[in-house]
Amino acid sequence: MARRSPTPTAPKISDAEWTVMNVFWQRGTSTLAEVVKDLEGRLHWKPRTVQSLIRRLADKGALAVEAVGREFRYSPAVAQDQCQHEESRSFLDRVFNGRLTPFVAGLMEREDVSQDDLAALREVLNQAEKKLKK
Amino acid sequence: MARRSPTPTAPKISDAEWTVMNVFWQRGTSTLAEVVKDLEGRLHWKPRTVQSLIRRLADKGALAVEAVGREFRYSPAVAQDQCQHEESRSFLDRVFNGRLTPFVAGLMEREDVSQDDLAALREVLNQAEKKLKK
DNA sequence: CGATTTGGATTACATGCGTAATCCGTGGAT
DNA sequence: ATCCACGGATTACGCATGTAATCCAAATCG
Repeated sequence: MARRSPTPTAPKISDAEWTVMNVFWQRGTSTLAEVVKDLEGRLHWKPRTVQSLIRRLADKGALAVEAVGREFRYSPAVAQDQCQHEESRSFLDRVFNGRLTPFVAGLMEREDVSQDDLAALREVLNQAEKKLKK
Repeated sequence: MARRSPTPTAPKISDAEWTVMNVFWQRGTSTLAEVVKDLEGRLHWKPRTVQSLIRRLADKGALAVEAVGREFRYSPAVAQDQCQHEESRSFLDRVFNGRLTPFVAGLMEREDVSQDDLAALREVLNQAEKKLKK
């Protein structure tokens, strides 16, 4: 598995911030209240906590801010794919010396995979192969 | 992909600490000097830095310490597999909502995979399937 | 023997992170 | 007109992290 030419790097997102960004990537542009509502139940977080995280994300450029009347609407300013990919790379490098196969093998060994998962993964590999041959 | 019964949890290892643990998992029991030597060239770290990290790892129970004469010899006290698996789980949950397939698909899409990698992955899937059927 | 190096122990110190609380102003409820 | 809730701005605060420096004693070099 070899790296491609480096894509412009997205801001580094912390664990808690990932939780928030996931909401934005799912919902798109949202207000604080909407995000709080989306998270409540799944999470114990106080609204102030969510606000702090949103602010930090805006500060580091992961969210765009647009004032609408009195409030702000926040939108994802970085692509989920890219953030996911950067995290993936950094994770694989750190934990598996950059290698994908041992990672997948480890999971397969310790977790229960369904037939469906296996089929989906095979399909992914087939696509990769097709791309490779072109 | 479903979780198994939870394995007793290993200490949480930070990014820099992973670098050190990887050395220990590769070399086995080692002294500070040996680890420093192993890392130098690849890394800018001063010996004191390495020592700090080793100490923190010993404190959190990831390394076992044995006094040999004047010095200490440190050995990994947690299994690499288990640490890798815990990191893997936490990573997948945080970034891919727990799902393996999109992770693999994303990598395939953005990085260049070799035929060999593809073959190795297929083999992993075949093994998983075999295990599943038993 | 004196000087230098080296490792352990202790301490440092800025930054990031998780998790808010406080202060303040305004729009909405009464 | 009044009071309250809610959002933004500012501040908090302890712990983890990355990255060492200092202090001290023993081993080593000359």
